[in-house]
Formats: sequence, C-alpha cells, structure tokens
Amino acid sequence: MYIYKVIKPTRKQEIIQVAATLFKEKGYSAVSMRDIAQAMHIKAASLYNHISGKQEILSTLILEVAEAFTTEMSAITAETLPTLKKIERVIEIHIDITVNYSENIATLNNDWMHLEGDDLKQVVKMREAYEENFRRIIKQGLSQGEIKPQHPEVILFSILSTLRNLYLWNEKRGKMDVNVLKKDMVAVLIKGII
Amino acid sequence: MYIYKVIKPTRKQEIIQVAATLFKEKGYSAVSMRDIAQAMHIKAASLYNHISGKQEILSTLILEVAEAFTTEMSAITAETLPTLKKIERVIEIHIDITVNYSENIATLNNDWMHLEGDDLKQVVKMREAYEENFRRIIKQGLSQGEIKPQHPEVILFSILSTLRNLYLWNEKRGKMDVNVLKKDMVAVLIKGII
DNA sequence: GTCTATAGGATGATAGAC
DNA sequence: GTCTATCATCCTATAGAC
Repeated sequence: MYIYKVIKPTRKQEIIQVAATLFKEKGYSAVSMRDIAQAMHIKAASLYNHISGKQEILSTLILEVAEAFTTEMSAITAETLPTLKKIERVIEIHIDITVNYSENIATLNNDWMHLEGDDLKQVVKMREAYEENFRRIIKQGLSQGEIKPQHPEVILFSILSTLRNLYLWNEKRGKMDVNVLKKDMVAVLIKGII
Repeated sequence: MYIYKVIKPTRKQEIIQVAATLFKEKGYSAVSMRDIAQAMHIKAASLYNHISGKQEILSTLILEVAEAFTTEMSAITAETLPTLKKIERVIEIHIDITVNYSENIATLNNDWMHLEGDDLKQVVKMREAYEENFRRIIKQGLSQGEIKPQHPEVILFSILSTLRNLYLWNEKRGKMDVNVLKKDMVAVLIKGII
C-alpha cells in the first residue's frame, strides 16, 4: 500500500529532532543550545552552521505539526459526511498525527507562546481556525439532532482536551494497536461510558 | 452557609500569587526573579527577604494544589457510593479546585519536572496515587457492570485529560455558572454526546 | 562541519546600608 | 522591607582557525 524509503536526515533535521525530544521533556525555555549540542556530541557553536538560532528550531517544529493539523482539518471540512463520521475522522487524524509528531505536539501545546513575530501570529490563527472548524461540525450536529442537546463549548473542550493530550500517552499506547485505540477513543468520547 | 473573612495576605503569599500568574503565562523557566519583582514594583533582591529562592515559590505553589487533590480524592475513595456517583464527585472536585487554584494547576501540569529533590519525589508519588485511586474506581465500575466494557486506561485518560485542562478554560467559563458546568461536564464525560 | 575563544547580556542569589 | 552593588555563572550568538 505504501512504499517507505529510508532517507538520511540532514544535519539540520537531526538538530531539530534532538531539540524536540529535549523540549518535550523540559520545555523550550529550560533547554539551552549547549544541551542540544551535548546531546549531539558537538559544541553549541557548531549548531549555528545549520540553523540561524534557537527560534528557528522552535518555529520549524511547531509550524510543521500545525500545518499537518490544518491540512487534515480542511480535508474533513470539505467532505460531505454525517456529523458523527466527521467527529470520528477528527479523532482519527489526531491519533495519526500524534503517532508521527509526538514531540512536536508537546512543543506546540506548551511552548507556542515563545514564538515571535509572524510565526506567533500565524500559529495562533491556525489554532483558532482549527477550533472554529471543529465548533462548526459540532453545531451542525446539534442543529440536525445528531448530537444530544449539550453546551457546544463543553463538548468541544472535552474532546479537544483529550486529543491534545494524547502525546502524553505514548508509552502505554505503544503496546496498543493504533486502530484499536482509534475505535476505543471514538467509543468513549462519543458514546460515553455508561 | 459560609462566613468569609478577608485576610490581608502576607508578603510571601503575595509573591507566590504574582509568580503563579506569570508562571501560568510563560512557564516557570521563562520567568525570572526580576520579572516577579517588577510585577510587584520592587527589586529582585527584596524578594529574598520573604522567600529562600525561586524553587521555594515553585514547590509551595505545586504542593498546595497537589495536597488539595490528594485530600479530596481520599475522601471520595473512603465513601461508599455507586461508581457513577464517585466519578461525578471526581469531576466536581476537579472543577472546584480549578476555580480556586487555576494558576497552581497550570504550574503543576506544566512545570512539575522543575521541582528538585524530595519535593519532586513527593509530587510524582501523589500524582501516581491519585491516578491509581481513579483507576480503581473505574475498574470497580467495569467489574460491576456499571460502566460499558471499554479499555479502562482509555476511560481514565480521556476523563483525566479533560479535567486537568480545565484551567485553560477560565475566561469562557467565567460566564458559566459553576454548577451548570459541573452538570454539563458530568453529562458529556459520562453519557457521551449521542 | 566542527572547533576555540569570546562578546554582551541575563540570571539566581548574597552582602550590607538605610 | 527595600534598596544598591556585586558575584559567579549561564545564556545566545558571532568570529575566525582548521
């Protein structure tokens, strides 16, 4: 179905990935360029041959995953599906993106406020657009009677909180098949527990 | 029902509260002692007349709310109630504590790893005990057929993710009555949305 | 692509005057 | 209880050699 080709990452990509792991553990502000360099067994000054600074690492990391969410959410919005199928799709893409970008999501969630200038504006905008798309799906479901008459913001908040925190759950989930997780998450979030 | 007495906070309490607000906005590591001092219109050196250092602010802040959760959760565990009532109570105490300690919860969630020594150990232990108590409640509900046969970790994770993120939702929630929020949260988390 | 050396500034914390 | 002055250390980033 897919053909995977193993490509040697550029030095820049290596730096960003190492930084991502450290950012996930301690947060952007608590990780120094020296920490990143040490994890790569080089000196901090050498990093600047590949990247312009710490900010570039942050914005690359965050924009990459923010764009993934935006792209996938646009695709769902464009489809014509019943509300419940759309919500299912939102849950599924969150799980897929989390599996592939767990460190990026940690940084997006916890360190977006340390972005500067246009990057900050852009990410805030993307997040708002994403939420608004999701809100519209829920409201449509409510107006068509597909969803129980509950406060839409409470529904939006509870589903989105769970999905945004999935990155915290990668060890336990490691043993769980992704497709099983999708099914279970959909069941719990949509049908409840009783 | 209650008698409220307005007590002038000590200078130490003032410092901790100002710090908490800044930590919530930017995270522990990105806030300097100078930042805290500036927000209080004094110089950084003056802070040390009231506190021993930045770490003391962090551990005071986190231990206060962690103990609140531990105390409340123990009370629920000790009661004899049907599982669903217990889960309802867990949701309610989370909302109550969030209303009173929103900044502390932000710091507990995001900066616990910057604690040192015994404080770190203690908080990790309290968090694990809390989760284990909740897990037991869910498993009992499953074994007694009160809860649908779903993966207990998925249930635990989705409810706890939502509750732990409630602190992010204090502006919108501001307009919403706390008791209405409790009822809606219980409905969405337990009964689902369809 | 990595190194050493270093600039220039921020940081947590202390000493001692008022 | 707050201040000024200061220390020792850490930080991001640059210059220039290899």
